[in-house]
Amino acid sequence: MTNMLIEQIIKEKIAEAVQQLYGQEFDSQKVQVQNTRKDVEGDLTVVVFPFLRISKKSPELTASELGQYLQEQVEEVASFSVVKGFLNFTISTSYWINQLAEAFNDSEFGFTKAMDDSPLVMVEYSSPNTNKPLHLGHIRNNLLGFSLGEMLKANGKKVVKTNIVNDRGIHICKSMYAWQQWGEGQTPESTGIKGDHLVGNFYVLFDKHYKQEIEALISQGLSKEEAEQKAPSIVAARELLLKWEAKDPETIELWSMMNQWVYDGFDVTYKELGVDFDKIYYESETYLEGKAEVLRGLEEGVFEQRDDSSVWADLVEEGLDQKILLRSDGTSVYMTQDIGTAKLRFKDFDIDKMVYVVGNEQNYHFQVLSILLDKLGYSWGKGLHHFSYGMVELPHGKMKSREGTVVDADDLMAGMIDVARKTSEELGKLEGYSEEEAMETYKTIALGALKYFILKVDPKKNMLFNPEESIDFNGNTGPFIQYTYARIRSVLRKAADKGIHPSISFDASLQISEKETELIKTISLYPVAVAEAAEAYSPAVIANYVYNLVKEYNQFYHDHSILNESDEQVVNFRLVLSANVAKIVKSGMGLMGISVPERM
RNA sequence: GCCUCGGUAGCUCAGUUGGAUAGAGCAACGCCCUUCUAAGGCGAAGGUCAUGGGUUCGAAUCCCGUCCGGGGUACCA
Repeated sequence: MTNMLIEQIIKEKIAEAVQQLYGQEFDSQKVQVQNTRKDVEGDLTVVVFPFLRISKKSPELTASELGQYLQEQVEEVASFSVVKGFLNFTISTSYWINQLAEAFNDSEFGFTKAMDDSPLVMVEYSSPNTNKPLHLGHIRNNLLGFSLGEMLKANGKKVVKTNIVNDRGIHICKSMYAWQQWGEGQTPESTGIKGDHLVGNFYVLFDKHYKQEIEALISQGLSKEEAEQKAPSIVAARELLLKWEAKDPETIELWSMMNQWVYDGFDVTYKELGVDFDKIYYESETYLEGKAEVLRGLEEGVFEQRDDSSVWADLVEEGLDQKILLRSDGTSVYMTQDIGTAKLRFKDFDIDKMVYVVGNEQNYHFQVLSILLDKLGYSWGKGLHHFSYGMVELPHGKMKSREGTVVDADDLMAGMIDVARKTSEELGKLEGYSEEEAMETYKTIALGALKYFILKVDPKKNMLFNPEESIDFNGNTGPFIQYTYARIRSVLRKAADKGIHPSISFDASLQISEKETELIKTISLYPVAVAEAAEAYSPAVIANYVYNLVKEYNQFYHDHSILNESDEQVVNFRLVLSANVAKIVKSGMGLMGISVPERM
């Protein structure tokens, strides 16, 4: 990550120098420019090894000849040094000061605005089942999806955030059956239990009975497989699914009622998490479209039917296996509805790119989906993008709902807020705030800690979450970053009280410290980070960038006083520098869906 | 079995297209609040980058083998 402007100048001038000095063409884009190591003097470093073949001179001599040329030709180059064959350039202070002024004057610094003809990206994320509440795995999904949307917008894309709710299928039938059998008419109102949790309870209850039935059947001499198929509960749930697909009014009514409980619960969780959607699809509304597509494929000979009347796709030619698309009883599977959903989406929107934020356990599914849609004749089938992210693991392995090791989303957030409140009260930070204002701040900090903890990790990698240890508020954490923001805001308020408002009222010849230069360099890299993050589909790029910026700012803050400085130009420069850091922190955290507090 | 992803400090994670002496945080140890918020700053300590080969001026990074771990390969989603 290097500053593009000056990097580009250096690349071109180095290529020119090679041409001038050694008489050979060199592609300027292949010139390697990197940030100079912290312990070496300079800002940008050119690697000269690739030129040795051309110069036929030692690395040291080649470097100093090239350095000499640039110092003479490039105004921004103040000086250069050669260390072990690396050519280090020091860029003039005035260049950096001008960079700061530019960043300061741009309220949308680092962002590209979307135009009417900008490409439209649809981002699918969240995609819950309606048989149980959201858990930690969903949290990672939701945070990544939301953040991806924000990052794409920041890079000039039009974004439609979407959600596919898996509201039908055998899973919800299990909860429905359990409620019918053992529910005794319970509702969220009658029990005071959040709707999604209540339905989840019945799903667990189903599983308990199901397991008991299986054991009973096995003890009667049935094989495990037979028992799993013949247990009365699962038979009943399957019947419910058939009745549902046959639109049996009583079944539909029960289904609607229980799903509504779940939606009401999800809404609360989504709101707390701060995520939202522009368009929600329901599997119950798309699976028929999928079924129709599969049957069309069958007619056209793309798919085949077996003797038991189940429908399959043969993907052996693609190096894959057989894939079921319709069960022998005619009901549809996950894949069936995903085909229908994709088709409807491309009908509803003028999509340039479709992105699915779904865990890496489904890599195979999306590989197949893409091929199937292509086989069905959709030109966009091959272009679907699966944003595949890693699992959240607990110290003892994967989360398993049936083993009670699931970290519930609502509980987790509530717990974090509690920790934030206790910490804040201990430190006595929010004196003078009303209870309401304080609560807002606790939430900001708690959610900041949780979101940053998850988003700072490379999405592609599995990550570990230990529920025994609460998430830290010190070090490389969300609250550390928020704290820096709050400190800057505090300084800016104090400045305003004195009637000082940051403005570019210092000139480029101002003498500034190394740390200050360092900070401006980092500031000027924000647009690069924003672009890289979107390209890599990785909020972690933003997280790392912001953390680094804030760490540098804290060092500056520790070593330099701002308002107590006597030279007005210096006061102003430092205020501008600080305000800029605050602006970027707010913006960068915003890309991760994290808000920042005025005080903490 | 086959496919696929991963293995960096005690722990959690960074490490850009191959570049200089592999970096942070946590934990543990020392220091710094009469001065803009100490949820902060500074110092010291901590490494056979799983392992064996290869490619080259140069490898945590690229290639091959081995070991270990995750995920997938369902008429689950």
